[in-house]
Amino acid sequence: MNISQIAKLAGVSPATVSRYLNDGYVSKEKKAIIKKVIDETGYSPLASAQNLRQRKSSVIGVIVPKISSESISRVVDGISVELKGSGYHLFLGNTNNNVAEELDYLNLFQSNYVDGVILIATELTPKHMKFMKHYPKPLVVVGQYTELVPCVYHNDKGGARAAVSHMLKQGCHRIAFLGVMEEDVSAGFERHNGYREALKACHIKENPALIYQVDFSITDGYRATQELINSGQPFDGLFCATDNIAIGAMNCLRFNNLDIPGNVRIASVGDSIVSKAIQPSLTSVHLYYKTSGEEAAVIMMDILDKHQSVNKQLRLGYELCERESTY
Amino acid sequence: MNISQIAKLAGVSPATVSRYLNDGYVSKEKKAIIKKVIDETGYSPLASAQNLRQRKSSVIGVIVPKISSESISRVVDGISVELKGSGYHLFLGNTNNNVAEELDYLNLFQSNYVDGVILIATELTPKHMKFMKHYPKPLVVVGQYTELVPCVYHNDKGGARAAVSHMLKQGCHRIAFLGVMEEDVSAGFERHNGYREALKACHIKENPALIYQVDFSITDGYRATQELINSGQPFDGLFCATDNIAIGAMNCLRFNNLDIPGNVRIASVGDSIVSKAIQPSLTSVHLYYKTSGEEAAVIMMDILDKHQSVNKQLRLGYELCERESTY
DNA sequence: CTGAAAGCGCTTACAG
DNA sequence: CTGAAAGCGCTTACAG
Repeated sequence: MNISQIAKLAGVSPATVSRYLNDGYVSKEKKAIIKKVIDETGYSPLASAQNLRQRKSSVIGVIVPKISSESISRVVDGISVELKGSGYHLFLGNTNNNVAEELDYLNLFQSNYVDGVILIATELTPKHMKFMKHYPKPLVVVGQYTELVPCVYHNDKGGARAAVSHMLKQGCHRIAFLGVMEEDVSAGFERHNGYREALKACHIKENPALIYQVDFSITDGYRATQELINSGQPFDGLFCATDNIAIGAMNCLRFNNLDIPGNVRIASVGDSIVSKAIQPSLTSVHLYYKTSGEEAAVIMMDILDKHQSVNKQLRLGYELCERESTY
Repeated sequence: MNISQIAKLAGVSPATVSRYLNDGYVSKEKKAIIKKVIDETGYSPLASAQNLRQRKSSVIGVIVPKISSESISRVVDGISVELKGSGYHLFLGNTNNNVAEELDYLNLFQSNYVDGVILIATELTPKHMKFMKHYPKPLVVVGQYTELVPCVYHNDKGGARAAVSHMLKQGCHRIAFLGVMEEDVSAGFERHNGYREALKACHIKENPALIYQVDFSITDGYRATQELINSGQPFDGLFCATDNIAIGAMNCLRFNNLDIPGNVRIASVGDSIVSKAIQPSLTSVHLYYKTSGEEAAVIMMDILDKHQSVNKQLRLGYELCERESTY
């Protein structure tokens, strides 16, 4: 069933059916008969033909490092809700934390399938920069700051600072930090920065012996905590870059018979489901992941539909969720 | 940059470039020169033109009730990994637990964008059946059993039975059940069935006063548990259809100063991150979500690439992960 | 092994 | 307000 057949059934030209489907510059009578035919046949125009002709697909490519991550899937949820409201669809590029695959998708989307790309970014390498500088389609970055294209990012530094300040206020004097790779500017560098700023505000110097770099896993949080304990360095607080790291740390503290928050206070970033569910509940910074997805989609829609291609950098706030682990 | 320009630069016809890109029925010399031109220009053929001509997109539509769910996002992860290996891409239809939107996507994909559809199903209504009966493209269902199209589903009954049998073996006599709507055959009906079968094997009759229906949320798990406690019905075990429900239940038990597992043993289904992280850790049934996604994609690839359209029903196993909450 | 030609199903100036 | 015609960028019989 194609547009010509519909046209024949309705006794009009394909052009008229097309107009009916699009701008609607059609007389009442013809409108009525075309509607009838379309309803009866269940005809819907073939997207690939429309795309070819109009050079537009109403599809947005979304590149994610790992879809089965709580924060990422929340961002995607936000994007999808907003896109749907605007009649757009979502093409998912899941890269399994593989930078090469991320670049592959950026490359693929450059000329295919989608009208614009939302990149949920972890690390922005020089290769990413190159793409961003001359990307032929609208590109919006989520989760990292960049001036090259519009972005929506989180106040990682502020959130971390708030969490650590809160721990200091609760009486911590020696707060260790379990961070992630600094190449991830948001989750690595900025959260470390916030930690440092909070210490500085209390005239405490960062002690390198209390700083550990871990990957994003529960097990590595456990490992690092055990190393910290083994090192003999005294500590009464533990700030973790992510909830998962904190979960591993808590398991390790427990295993070593260290009470939370009695012996060690602990806080982290993410406000995940687990952080509220574990015992003791975990003080954590909420970062509005879903909202960031929605905002990114809004910016994309603005660029696409209103040709408003202002290069805006949107920083979202944070909320410190104080729970039992720091009381 | 299109195929004609490439052809001109290479001094051949567009047909030859096309052949180079596809079957490759081209002489060594021309192959070399075409390769050179393509490498230099970075040309890649426009997907929408190919799709229109070949009536094929190499894209699979994946319909999900909620992408920001741990189990669902794991399934999608599995699908995406497998598809990528076969050169397919993923178009995501997120429906926010809205059956109408689910049907909308089934309808949209019928004639557009994708070569096949993987439906991560919750409830299969008569309208779903209608779609499945005459779907014009390959359709694979994940997470629910159906004979109408190929499906990959979980042994929900077996898993539930194993969990409840284990609780009985641990000494429970009065196990309450917090289930979800029975229209969700897998998570609702079958898990309830498994609970019933385990009781029956021990010659225990199901006591309606110990059966509650809740939604999938933590808060509703809490609510139902409080109702159960308020009812005065004695119980020494609590089997929950999902980990989230169990989390809510555990919080409520704790609030009522009931020890886990001392006063009440508790188990559920999902083996989520939380189930391992909470204190006490939660006995839960692992259901191989990621694998189910991979298997569904494999079936889809078989149908599409090998025209093996056997209507197979694949049931995956389960593993009972016994943890502190039942000891 | 190669090229000219037709056609996939649309949309959009253009002329009326 | 409407239709005939051209064309988006590919691929694929067909003829050579």
